[in-house]
Amino acid sequence: MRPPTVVKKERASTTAVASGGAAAAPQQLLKKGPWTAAEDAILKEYVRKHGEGNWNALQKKSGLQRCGKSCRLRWVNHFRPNLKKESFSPEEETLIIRLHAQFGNKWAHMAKHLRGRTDNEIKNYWNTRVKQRKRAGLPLYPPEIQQHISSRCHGQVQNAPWTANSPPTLKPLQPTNSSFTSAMPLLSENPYGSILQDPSRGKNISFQFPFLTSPVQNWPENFDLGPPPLSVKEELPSSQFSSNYGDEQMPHCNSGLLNDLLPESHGEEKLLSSTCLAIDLLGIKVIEEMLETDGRALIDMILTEMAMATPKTFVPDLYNNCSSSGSSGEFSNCPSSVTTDEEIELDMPQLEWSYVHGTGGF
DNA sequence: AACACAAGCAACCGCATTTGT
DNA sequence: GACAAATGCGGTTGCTTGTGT
Repeated sequence: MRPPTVVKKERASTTAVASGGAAAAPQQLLKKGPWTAAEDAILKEYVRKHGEGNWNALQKKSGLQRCGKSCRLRWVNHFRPNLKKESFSPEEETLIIRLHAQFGNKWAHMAKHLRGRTDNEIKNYWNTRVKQRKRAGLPLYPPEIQQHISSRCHGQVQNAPWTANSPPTLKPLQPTNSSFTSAMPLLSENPYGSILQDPSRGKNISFQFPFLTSPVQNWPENFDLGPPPLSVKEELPSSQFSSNYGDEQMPHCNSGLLNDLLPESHGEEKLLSSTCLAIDLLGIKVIEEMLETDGRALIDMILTEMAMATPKTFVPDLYNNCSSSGSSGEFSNCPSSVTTDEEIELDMPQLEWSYVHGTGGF
């Protein structure tokens, strides 16, 4: 196995081609291939002055002989604030596997759950992993995930391993009589699903841990294990998610995920459901570890889910407002939201404190 | 030392979606 | 609503580097 690359090298060869496609560039030669230090400097200076976006204008204004798409890609993958440069940690690798089992090849969506990571990085990691495991004759997913998904499919794909490009297709969400419970994500007949109690609101919310294949041990005190869930959920709709690190107002999220499932629910319910999804994706043990070591990352993940579940509501702004550490990153360039805490019924400082200190709040 | 191969990664391409006019 | 431009995404390619023979 090759050791992790410390210094990323650039490709050496370059080519120049005529600009094509729909880009509004003048008909002149645009450079392709690896970026030079001088080009990088121009790109960074332009973004520093004008912010992200309007990439085609960059070529016109700065004279950089690169198409807008190339500029955007270079920025996103190399210069965006708070990008991590080191190799994936074991925790990140585990999360990628879980996310892929859940969403398939939705690299951009997966990247939103891995702070400081790009979709390209995750894609490369996964493709490498696929090759490795194919060569070794190993299944794509660890046994516990493989077993879970097989059970979710009710035998549809039993003994029919899927490939990296074709995760198992599942039945659509079954409607229920309860608008509230039917709105919650990932509800199923999984025996390890449960009722999550929010003591501050006096409300119970059902959920499940789709990847748990054995009863949960060492529950946090504030998790109230209730009766089995009330409704059936088997698959979340796949959808394309809008990026939220641009310099413009966050567009209407086209997230089919929680948004589709939560058409009428209120902010607090979305918060709780987003938290459920975070738990669902990470597993309770990882959540516990994150509470002890990196509460900020956990909050990030939940807020990301909320942002995608809450159209026209810019959650990262709430995050920034309540953050004492002023954590930056891809949320930092986002504009202020017109939606207030009160409108979505959140008490973010209390919530954050609860997470960081592991005291619950739910 | 030379070569072949695999791993890692950057960047391109085509298409889909979103946004602006 | 129609169209064009801009942007975003996933698939793929091909280069560099490390390792084994």
